[in-house]
This record gives sequence, structure tokens and C-alpha cells, in this order.
Amino acid sequence: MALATRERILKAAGRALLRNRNATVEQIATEARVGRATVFRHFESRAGLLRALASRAIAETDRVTRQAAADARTATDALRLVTRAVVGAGESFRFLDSAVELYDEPEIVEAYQRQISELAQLVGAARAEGFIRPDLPTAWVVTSIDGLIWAACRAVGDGELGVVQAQDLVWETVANGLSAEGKGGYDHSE
Amino acid sequence: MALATRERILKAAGRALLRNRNATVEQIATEARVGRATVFRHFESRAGLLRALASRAIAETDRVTRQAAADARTATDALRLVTRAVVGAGESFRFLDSAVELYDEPEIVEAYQRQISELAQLVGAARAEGFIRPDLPTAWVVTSIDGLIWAACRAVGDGELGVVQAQDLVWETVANGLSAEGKGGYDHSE
DNA sequence: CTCTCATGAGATTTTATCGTCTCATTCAGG
DNA sequence: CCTGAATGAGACGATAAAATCTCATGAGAG
Repeated sequence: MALATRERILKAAGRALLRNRNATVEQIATEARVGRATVFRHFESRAGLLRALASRAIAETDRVTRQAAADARTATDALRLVTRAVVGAGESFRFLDSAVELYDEPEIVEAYQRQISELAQLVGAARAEGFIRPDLPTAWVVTSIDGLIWAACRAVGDGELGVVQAQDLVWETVANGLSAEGKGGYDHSE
Repeated sequence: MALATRERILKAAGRALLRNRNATVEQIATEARVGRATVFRHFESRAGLLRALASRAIAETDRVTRQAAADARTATDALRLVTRAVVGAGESFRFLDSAVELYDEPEIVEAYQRQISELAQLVGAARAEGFIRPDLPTAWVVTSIDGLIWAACRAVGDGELGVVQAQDLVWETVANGLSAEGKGGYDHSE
């Protein structure tokens, strides 16, 4: 059926792009076990296929993010739940790490920036609750959470970690870092 | 002179690739203020140019890494100094984040994996010194340090942070996390 | 000044991939 | 069995970029 084929192509595109940034339509079609012509029957162009894939990923991430935020009672809790949720949804957007031309699509760039700024708002609120160390710039807090989320998604995708384990570890690291020594336990003078 | 031109092309390629993944040879040549033909006089092909650029970046990272490790008295100190050094060298390898085809070059992949495994050894030694929380898998410690380094390099490249500030923040986050609350200060049950 | 070599400019060929099209095949429903 | 819709295979043209080649120029060495 048409819808099943379209879905199969989208999923295959995600896999193919993950393996090989700049994957050709032929490689995507092969991955989906369909003919190249069939790809163009379902999507107006290669760019259109990538747009559809990215839109799906963005929508999915938005969905789990809002769901998580709705369940939270405090901003700090929301930050924790959203972080977990995004790590959990990593599979659906991880290909964006490799997808190249998408950064030319203003729609995609705008959506990514919006999600980052939503994260920044959450961080700001958590800071107001006293959760964030006052000496850390919000920009760094946001950037490093983003970096840890990506690292976790990569580790899950590579089979190094399970999803739940990765979710726990990201938050553990955000909250307490990697060091066994307590706060200020490292002597910066040496 | 030939060497100066070659060097100019390499630097320009780094800048061009950072701005525009998949930058064409023409864009690189324009950035270097040389003719397209001159690029092919100095490099056998576009792929060869990228290989040379990547080799330089790897060599530079190795250099600052070994320098940093040599200055350290303990493994924990080495981990701190190496992390700082890599963040400081970010400018030279950051284009790899955008360079696409390089992941097909076995030489590059091998070098990256070697650097990661060197980091893993360092983490293992720091763990033996009691610096690393025993409950965290080494794979995650390595992955998250790598993720934080990339995040810091990106922030520096985007002008969000200064180099020294980024170096401090990465280590601060590794050692203590982002949270103001102490160890275990967050109630995981809710 | 002259010679030479690296270069710039640009024409040209080659290659890879996109996107379109046609036609035979398959498979499900009537 | 018959029909139609979706598909696979592959030919075809268009395009963009890579890679090659030629030729004139300009700057530096002798």
C-alpha cells in the first residue's frame, strides 16, 4: 500500500543518512528495498523527502517534550523529564546529526533554534528555583545539556548504552558531574 | 611561494567548510584568493585536500594532547590538562564536524578512534585514582567528555564563550555537573 | 633586461546524481 | 479470469561540480 511504502522509505532514509551523510536517492531506495522511481513517486524530490523526514523528527520531539513538560510540577522536574524524553526520542532525530543540506532549510533551522530556546527558558526557570549553579552562564548550561543529549543518543545508537541507562546517566551528569569528589573537591591551583 | 600557497589553501578550506559543509573547490579557492586550478596544482583532488586538512588537524590535536599529558603529575591532572588542551585546539579540528566524506576515509576514522581510546585510558587511570564516580560506566564518561568538548568548541566558534572560559566550564562540568545542589541532592523518586 | 616558474582565467571534458519517462510485471479485488 | 493501481527496471536528459588543459601574465632570480 502507498502509505506503508512511504513510511518504509522514510525510515530507510533515516538509516541511510545515519550511515552516510549525503546518501544518494539510489542508496535510500536500496535501503528501503524499493526502486528509485518509487521514491520519486512518493516525494517530489530528494530535498522534499529530507524535509518530510525532518518534519517528522521535529514533530515527534515536540510531542514528547510537551508531554514531559505537562507531567512536571516544578521547572527543575520539567528539565529532568524533558531531558529524559528527548534522549528517549533520539532515534527519531539522530539522523539530523548527519543530514547536511537540511541546515539550508530555514524551516528546519528555525525549529531547532526554537527547541533550543525552549530549553533555555526551562533552564532559566530551573535557575530561579535554585537548581542551577549561579556561576554558570545559561548559554553554557544549555549548550552542555544539548551536548550531553547528543552524546547519549549516539551512545544508544551505537549500542553502547540502553535507552533507560542513557537517560539516567545524562541527568546524573547534569546534576552531579562525573567526579566522585564533592563540590570544589578539585584543587584548581595545581 | 608554493608552500605558502598550499598553507593558505588549507586554512581557507577549513574556514569554507566551517561555513558551508560541502563547500565546492571553487568556494575554497575563492576563500583562499587563488584560482581553482591552483588548488588542483597543490592537491591531487578535492578528497586529497580534505585528507591533508584532516591529517593536519589530527596531528595538531595529538601534539597538544601529548604536550598536556607530559606536564601532568597524576592521571586526574592529565585528564584535566588534556581536556583543556583539546578545547584549546578546537579551532583546528572543528571543521571535521562539518566535513562529510571524511568518514569514508579509514585513516581518519582510525585516528579518531585512537584518540577516543587514548581518552578512555586516561579516564581509566583517573578512575583508579578515585576521581571518577564508580557507578558511571567508563564508556559514558568518555562519551560525555567528548560531547562536552565538542559543545565547548562549538560555543567558542559561535562566539558564545571565550576559549579560556570554555576550558574552565568543561572541566567544571565534568567535575561537578551543572547543579547547585550537592551530590544526591536531587530526589530521584519524584 | 631576460628567463622561468607559479599563477589566474577560463574553456573543456568527465563524472555523478537528480529528476522524468516508458514499459513490463505483479498483485489484489471484483 | 479481468482490470487497474503500484511497482521495478532502466533509458534518457539536465545539471552541477570535479578534474584537465591551454594560454597569457606577472614577479622574482640571475
